[in-house]
Amino acid sequence: MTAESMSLLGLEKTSLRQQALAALRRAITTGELPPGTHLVETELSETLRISRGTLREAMRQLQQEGLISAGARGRLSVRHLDSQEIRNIFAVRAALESLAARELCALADRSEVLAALREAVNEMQRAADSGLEERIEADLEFHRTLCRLTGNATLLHSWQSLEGSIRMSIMFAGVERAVRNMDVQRHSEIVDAIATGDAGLANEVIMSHMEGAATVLVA
Amino acid sequence: MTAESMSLLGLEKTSLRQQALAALRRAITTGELPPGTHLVETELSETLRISRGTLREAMRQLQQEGLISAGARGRLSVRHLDSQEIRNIFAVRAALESLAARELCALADRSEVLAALREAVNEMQRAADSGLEERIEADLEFHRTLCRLTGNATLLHSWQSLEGSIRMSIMFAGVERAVRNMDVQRHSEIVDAIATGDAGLANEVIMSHMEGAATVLVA
DNA sequence: AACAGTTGCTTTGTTAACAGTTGATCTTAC
DNA sequence: GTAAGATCAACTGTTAACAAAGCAACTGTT
Repeated sequence: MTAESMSLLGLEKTSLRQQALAALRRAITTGELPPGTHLVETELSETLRISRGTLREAMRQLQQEGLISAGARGRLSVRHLDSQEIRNIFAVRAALESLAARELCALADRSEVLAALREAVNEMQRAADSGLEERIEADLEFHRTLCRLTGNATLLHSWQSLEGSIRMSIMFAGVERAVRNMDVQRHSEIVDAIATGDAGLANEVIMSHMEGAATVLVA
Repeated sequence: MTAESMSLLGLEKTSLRQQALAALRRAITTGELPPGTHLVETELSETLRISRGTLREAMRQLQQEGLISAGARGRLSVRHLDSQEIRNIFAVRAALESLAARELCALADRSEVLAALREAVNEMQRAADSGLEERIEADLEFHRTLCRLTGNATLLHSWQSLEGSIRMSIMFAGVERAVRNMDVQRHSEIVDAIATGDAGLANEVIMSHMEGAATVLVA
């Protein structure tokens, strides 16, 4: 059981820092805090009702995730993405996820992995009739699952470090356009490729999926 | 010119946070703070002569880099790497650097890139007669350069997030063993592969280089 | 009008102190 | 002897206040 899923009762005692982190991440990736916005510590800490010290810790983490960047004199502002940077992000993402696919292909027994992936695809199918928000979450969960199932903690961590940037890319390109990448059929093909156990094929499918996705976003 | 290289005069006014960050990173990657060490904020802040607030900011960053991990109740300790995790790290590293090599192959004019890479190799050659420390630095600088030359900021950032873990791997495996991976000839082959412009070849060379490196470390 | 000096405001860097929680040790009643 | 309870020490979470650095507007002088 992961740490996030054990909310089990109402007793999710998360620190103010974590709450602030989540709130800021959400505000940035939804565009509530548009790119370029200068994040003034005193203002922000007042808005969030936390002290500057606590806020600063959360901001360091966001900075490391690439959601905010430091300007002159330590000033932090919401990162601005251009088309080229989105392509860059998706190139790295493709490299990570194709590694994931190759590692999964190398497993002797892929039955559990395939079951989990198909379940993630089903979740996308269910979300297809829901709002855009849900579709995005289901899509990201699929790809996150791909990385998690490898058991490679470093790979998962690297992917998650990129997740914020991916969400910003979706935001930048426009949600309506982004959901065109969240076709159930195409994700099913990824699972099928892994099912064959052919690492070269799985690699190809992921790379082409990502290239297509990036093209749709920046087109 | 990068921000680090502009020390230009004696006026490198870096914040206490950055100094603490650098000091801790070094202490961990050199083994001065061995894996598993519990990092008590009050002790550490006293040792470094900085306040806990400032220290905590630096620790968040190290946490994100994967050098320290959180245990129960927010306790932070130096991350422990086992052989499997080293293999994992090098698998991700290989994925990133092979992306770098492929991107460099795709450039129309690779003359500047090749010049920079050959210079980095020369630096390794010069360091070969120096201490182990210098050889490690020259090796990492070569690989970092590989990523930097792509112009893909996200790629460089992801690689640098992994750099601490790579240094810990070297430390864990033993420096004497690690330097076996820093052969000038083998790095020259990487540059040669990129010079051909054959992305497939460059990919192969990097992957085999990294697989060999990981094998040497965990053997 | 151009310029140097000054003054005050904004914002980040840094610190010390307070609060709350966990775990260990000691005590005491059965 | 042992289990419930009290007390204490060791930490981390959080906050408010102080310090310093840049920046812009103003002012007086030439």
